[in-house]
Amino acid sequence: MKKNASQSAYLHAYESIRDKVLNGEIAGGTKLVEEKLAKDLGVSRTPIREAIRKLEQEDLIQDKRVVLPTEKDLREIFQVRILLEGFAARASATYMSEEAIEELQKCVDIGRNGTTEEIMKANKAFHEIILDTNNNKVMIKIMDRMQSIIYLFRKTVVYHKRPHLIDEHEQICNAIRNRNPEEAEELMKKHLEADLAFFLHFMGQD
Amino acid sequence: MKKNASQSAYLHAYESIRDKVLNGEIAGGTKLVEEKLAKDLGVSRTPIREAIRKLEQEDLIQDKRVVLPTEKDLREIFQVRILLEGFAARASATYMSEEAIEELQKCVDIGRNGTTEEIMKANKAFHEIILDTNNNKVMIKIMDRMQSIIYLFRKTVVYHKRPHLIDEHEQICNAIRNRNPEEAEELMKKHLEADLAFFLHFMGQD
DNA sequence: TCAATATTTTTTGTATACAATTTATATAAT
DNA sequence: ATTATATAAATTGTATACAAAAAATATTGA
Repeated sequence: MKKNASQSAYLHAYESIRDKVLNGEIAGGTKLVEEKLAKDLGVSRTPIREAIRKLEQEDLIQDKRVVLPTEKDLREIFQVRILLEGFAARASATYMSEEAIEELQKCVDIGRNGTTEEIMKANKAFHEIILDTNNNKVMIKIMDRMQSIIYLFRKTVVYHKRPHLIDEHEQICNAIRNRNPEEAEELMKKHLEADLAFFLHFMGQD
Repeated sequence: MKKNASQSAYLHAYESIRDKVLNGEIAGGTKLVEEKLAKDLGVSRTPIREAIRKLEQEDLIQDKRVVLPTEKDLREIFQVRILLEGFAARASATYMSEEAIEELQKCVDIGRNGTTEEIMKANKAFHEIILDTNNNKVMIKIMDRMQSIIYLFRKTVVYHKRPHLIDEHEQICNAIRNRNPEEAEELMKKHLEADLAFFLHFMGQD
């Protein structure tokens, strides 16, 4: 009866649906029908429902439809990101360990020499290291929930090779290494504002 | 078959369980057993499960147990609150309408003359008016999710009649009326820090 | 033709059954 | 008595059935 899958049907469904949304296999605006998804994944509706609820919490789905984030949505997410990550950058200048700073530097290096796939990962890690330094589970959870939508966004930015992105990371890294909280926060805010502006630029074109 | 309740079983279950947790009817640390809750509320396990999932998202439940927030949890929540509400207070000084400022003043007045129940509501409204002024759905949702735990906290503060609480609200209201963003933000941060300190004081005693 | 209403179909919400898992309890061996 | 192992009980995860609600389609009257 139970599939030989190593994980629960619910988790499998959650990840599967999320991935399909993130890589565009399920287009924005699509209505998700429980029975159809259940059939596709070879499970019953029960785990599908739970997966959908979770995705709704992450705002990737809104009443059974895959979201199509508007410009306003993005601005709102970034307003929050700027507050939280700006704060985290400031704290990092005071609290980050030398080892973590090395990790951060590695992310910058990969940003210069890695493959697109590697760069994606490194950019995510860069922001995560800074956030984790502040050691606030609530904050981490909030950022985690926004991650899916941010992922959609980050893909575009890296794919289109935004100018100065890695330079900005390096500047932030240096400000942290030099233990300059004000500068670290300011640079992080500028960095995120530039990210947002760049993305909105591409949104307008499609 | 269907109860004559005006709302869905799921919503009824959600609200019912949440309220029982908030008013202490279900003590912190209690393991929630689906079947028991289902029997109590006269529904099946299905809507109970959904309700529990939602409450888990709000951090009121963590793997089937009612949370017992630690001091660290509270500090973390307030670190976020201070960032978001501080920002909202600053924005309010610039954008809040005269009518909304009147509403804010009313909350202060009720804080001075109302019943405990009325004061609770007015204090909640005070913070909501400021947050709503910034008109950021993402922020509102984040605060909403923390609301349950904040409620547990606010009850204590009002019940014990924290000194200066309403004075601080009035100061914030005045800073907004005087269109002074810096001061509004600073006062809000101080206000929330005082709230936190007061609550931690009582936590230590029990 | 078009709007209004009825009818059918699809989809969701809820209850229930049962298997899988976890947790508690009892039994045996040292 | 204490640990190890077996057994039983409780609890959760999943599948399925069916009723309620929502959405789509057809039908009627102007």
